[in-house]
Amino acid sequence: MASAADDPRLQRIHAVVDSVPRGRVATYGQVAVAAHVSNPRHVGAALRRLPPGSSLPWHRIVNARGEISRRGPAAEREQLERLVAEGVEPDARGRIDLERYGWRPD
DNA sequence: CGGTTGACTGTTT
DNA sequence: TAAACAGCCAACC
Repeated sequence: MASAADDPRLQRIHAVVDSVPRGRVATYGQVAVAAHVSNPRHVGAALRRLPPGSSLPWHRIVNARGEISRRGPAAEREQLERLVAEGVEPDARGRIDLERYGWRPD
């Protein structure tokens, strides 16, 4: 049987997201390139379909401007809290300095 | 099968 | 610096 969890594309995205280290953030674009996905929007779509309670560090994925993408106050707040909890310090507007916290693949 | 949607991004105002 | 626009394409209905 073929389930969504077996989709190779989804597996690659999951693997890349899982490789982002604690205390750092990666952009949807970075993940898209690393996972060989054509459209960065698909990375967001993949995370959106994650089951609740997933062990993936989905909160470490932000947009190209270092902001948490719009998807509702509650979810945005949770993501920011998770990041702060692991040492990421957003500026007054809630933006994250990618020069400082951006993930640099080795 | 076709139109709509969207956790995006680079370019242009 | 910020807002508007255009291109993108799989998932969904």
